[in-house]
Amino acid sequence: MRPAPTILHLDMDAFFAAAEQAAKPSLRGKPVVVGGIGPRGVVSTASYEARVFGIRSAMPTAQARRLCPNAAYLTPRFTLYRQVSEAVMELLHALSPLVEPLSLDEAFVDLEAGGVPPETAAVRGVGEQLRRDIRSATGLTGSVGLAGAKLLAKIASEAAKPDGLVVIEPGTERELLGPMTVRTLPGVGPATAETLRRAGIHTVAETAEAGEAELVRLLGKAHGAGLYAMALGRDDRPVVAERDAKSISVEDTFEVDLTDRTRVRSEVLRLADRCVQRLRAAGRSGRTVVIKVRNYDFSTLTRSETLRGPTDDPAVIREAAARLLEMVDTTGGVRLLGVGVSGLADFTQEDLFAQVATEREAEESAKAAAAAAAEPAGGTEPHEAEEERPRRWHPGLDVVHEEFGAGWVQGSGVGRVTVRFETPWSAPGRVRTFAVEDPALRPGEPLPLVRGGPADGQSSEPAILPKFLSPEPGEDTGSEAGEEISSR
DNA sequence: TCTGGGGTCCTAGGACCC
DNA sequence: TCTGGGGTCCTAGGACCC
Repeated sequence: MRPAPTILHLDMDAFFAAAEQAAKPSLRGKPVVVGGIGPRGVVSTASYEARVFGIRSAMPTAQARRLCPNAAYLTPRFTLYRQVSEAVMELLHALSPLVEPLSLDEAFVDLEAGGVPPETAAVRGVGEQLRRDIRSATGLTGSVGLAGAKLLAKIASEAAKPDGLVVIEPGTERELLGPMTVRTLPGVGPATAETLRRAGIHTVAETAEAGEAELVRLLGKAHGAGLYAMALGRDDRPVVAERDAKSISVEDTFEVDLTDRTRVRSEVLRLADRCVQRLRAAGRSGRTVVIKVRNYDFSTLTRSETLRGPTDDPAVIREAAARLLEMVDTTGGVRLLGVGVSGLADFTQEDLFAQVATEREAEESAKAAAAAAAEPAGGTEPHEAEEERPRRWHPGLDVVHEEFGAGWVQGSGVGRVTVRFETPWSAPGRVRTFAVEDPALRPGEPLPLVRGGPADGQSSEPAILPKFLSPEPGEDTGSEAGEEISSR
């Protein structure tokens, strides 16, 4: 615990949903839900307008639809979120060399390491300026917490939401934490909270009173001791600049459980290839291959195999994954499959011959996998067909129309797709409906939220600007965003 | 029409080695 | 002929976080 509140925690407000509202003027001030759109999707982020209806992160999207049928339900656009995140992280790095990102929208900053004077007035000024800079660079708001420890800085930013800043003065932390529910503490999820509840422990103060020995008995050594320290407000965890990833994995939940063993096998090979792509993109190789299988009843198991040395060879990783699958009974039906690699090492140049050989194999096996995948229900398709047009016009995705310019998919179904033509810097736009195979309609790129802002770096001006930037009087703009025209 | 996807860390048992 | 005590690696599972 530092004597001055020099640890800053930044948390962007309803990040994905806010980015969508900034990108889509017609959605500002309206309930927006970003997440999985399919029958098994869950909510990633709900806008504050949607939270009024009780919609929360991690809630099944189907349940959210029941709570608020008129919200806009959008598929995530990670390309955009990454762009915005980079712009924000850049602002943080200007404050200090010690920046620890926790996710795309959250980070700790050690202001002391950045040379900010260790006084409340100074750190508050830095925090407020940061919030202004974020708004002008990205068009979005973020909340800032400042305290003498990570635990408290995070609690402070939570208290500051939305669009605020809170400083916790060192010395006041125990008084502040005491009455809070134990769920406030990091590492206390549903299971730990239940264990503590059965022991009569509900608040942070009661956790501290229980004593370290009792907590260790209930929760185990590491968890118990860690929790005891947190409950006392003792938290000396340093801010550490981004570390290398320790594992890379990909997984898919299927809209309908897979029962055909051949299909299960081909999906595992596909996932292995995707995993290798990510591994190679990161310039890493890995030694332990793991597969994950979630059954029809949600029971989940993993099987892993450690190789003699690290590899990024697609053939080796596919073979390992296929071998591991042989150990698993999938006759009841498979809901999810995953492939991951851990024991990561920085890629080392292996002998050229082996590399060329494996690259050729990878290409061949990718083709074989595509061919093997039996007529998928919105699953894999041969690469050639994939290039031409997206499999589905998911709500929220960017499109460009030859005549009408840049817009986004509002809904689709029964052979039609509805597009709203507007951009982040236009007035709310109007809606048009096309046949899904209309050749004038193409997938588009995310547009920067702020014209000429830092996130605008790589993106050029859109080739075609929307022709209709505002609704004409009496025109119907009432069609709800994200609505499916079909009868789902 | 319940329950995503990408991660991290911890625990515990068995193998293996000294 | 009643059998120790570490340390490390591997595997599997579980809790938790965003």
